[in-house]
This record gives sequence, C-alpha cells and structure tokens, in this order.
Amino acid sequence: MTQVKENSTQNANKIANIGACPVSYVMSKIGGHWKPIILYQLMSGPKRYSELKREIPAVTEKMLIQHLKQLQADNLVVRTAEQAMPPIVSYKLSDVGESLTPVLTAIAKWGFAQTGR
Amino acid sequence: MTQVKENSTQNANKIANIGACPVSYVMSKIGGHWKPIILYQLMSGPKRYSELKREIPAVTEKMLIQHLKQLQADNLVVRTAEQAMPPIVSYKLSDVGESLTPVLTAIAKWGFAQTGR
DNA sequence: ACAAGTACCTACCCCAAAGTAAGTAGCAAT
DNA sequence: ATTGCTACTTACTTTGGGGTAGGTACTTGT
Repeated sequence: MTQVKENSTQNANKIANIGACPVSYVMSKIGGHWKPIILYQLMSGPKRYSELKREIPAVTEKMLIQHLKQLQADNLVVRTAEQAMPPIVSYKLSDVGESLTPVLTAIAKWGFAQTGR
Repeated sequence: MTQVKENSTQNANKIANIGACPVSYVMSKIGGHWKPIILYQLMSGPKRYSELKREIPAVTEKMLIQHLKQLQADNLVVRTAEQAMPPIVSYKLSDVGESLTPVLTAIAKWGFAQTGR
C-alpha cells in the first residue's frame, strides 16, 4: 500500500502543523489529488468500486484503492462487501464523511464561480 | 522558484482533472501544504513577511516566499512594499482571496469539530 | 478452452514538492 | 567593525505521492 514513513523531517513538519492549524488537519484527511475527488463522487450516493473507476477515468486502480483504504482508516467512508460472484463491493460516506458535505460543496461552489460554471 | 515542468504524465493527469472536477481546480490553487495555512493566517488581516514567519514557525523561508509568489500569480494575495529601511512588505488577501473565506472557515470549522476544538 | 469481468495486490520507477543550508543587499545600532 | 534586522535568493538533496505494469482468485458466458 506504499507505506508512509513515520520518521522524517517532512512528516514531522506535517504532524506539527496538524496539531497547530485546523486547516492542516483537514488537509491531512482530505488533501492530496484523489481524496477530494473520490469524496465528491461519493456525495451523490454509494458507489461500487467499478463505478468509481468509471466516473474517475484518470485514476489508476492503485490510487483508487489506496485512497479508499485511507479514507476507511480515517472513518470517512464505509466499505460494504457482498460475497457473491462477481463480488459486489460498495463504498459510501460514513456519518463523519457526510459531515464533510458543506466543506466540499463550499469548495466546489468556489471552483465553479472561478471557472465560470 | 523551483519551476513546475509542464510536460509530464503526472501534470497531464492533474490538468485533465482540473477541467473536469471543480474540486481539483480548487486544490490546484489552494492545495498543498502551506497555501491553506498561509491563506488562513491572512484571513485575520494583512501581515508582514516576518509576521507570517513568526506565526507559521514550521515553514521555511523558501516555502513561504515560493507560495506567496504563487498565490500572487493566482491573484489570491496582494503584495505591498514600502521602500523604507528596514523594508516593510505586507501581504493581504485580494478580493478573490477574500471570496475564499467561506471555504476556509468551512474547512476550519470541520477541523475543529473533529479534533474537539 | 479461453476470454472477460469483478475487486483487488505487488514490485519497481520517476519526478516534483519539500527540506537544508548557505548567501545577498542595505541600513542601523552597539 | 561587526552584529543584527529585513526580505529575499540559490544550489543541492531527499522523500513520498503517483504512474506503469504486471499478477491473483473466482465465476460466468461462448
């Protein structure tokens, strides 16, 4: 899963800021390239893994799963697997994830305003 | 200023998403480590370079200036220099930068809620 | 028998972002 | 004279996020 090293100056700086700045904390949870995009997609309801892939064509499978796992670990999304064949795995926002909605819509709204729709 | 290369697969992917996803666009403007922190600091009013340094101890001078320049280039902050000795350079949010306030406060609010104040 | 679809996992590599550390110019105070 | 303050600049190194490309297990359709 491409482990994150704990001991490094770069991480130390991040962690220091996460404590001090609320914005840093949020960025550590939903920052990066793909996380906000995935969350934005999940805002419109639960989605299967393959659906997410289809709706975010540019993402590689590695990135998708990697970030879905991180989002799970951070309790922002919930994974539900039905053991069937073919397997049906769906992801949806957790309650905490749902609470991000105003944040993401505020971001999206500003984005639309700047790009002219 | 550590130039950004235009031609690369990574950038191509980013640019593709910026067009498609409003959230990606916003992340390209205010994403990364330091930009949101800097903007959050400037929300409380204009600040001198040295004040920003003091209020964000973990940032290196290189990072501070680099991001301040990018924020200027993106019309999010305005730089004002009084030629005096010692020089007085202050940075403040532009009108567009001010329009980010609801976004940043939404982020900060969520951050506070998650970390328990 | 084999291709196709599901939901992953893994090893390897690249490069841009971030860190480190030093230097610059101009002036003012000790 | 040298230290210190301001607001930067520059060269070099590191790191980790992301890309590429393969493999897995299990089943259904042809």
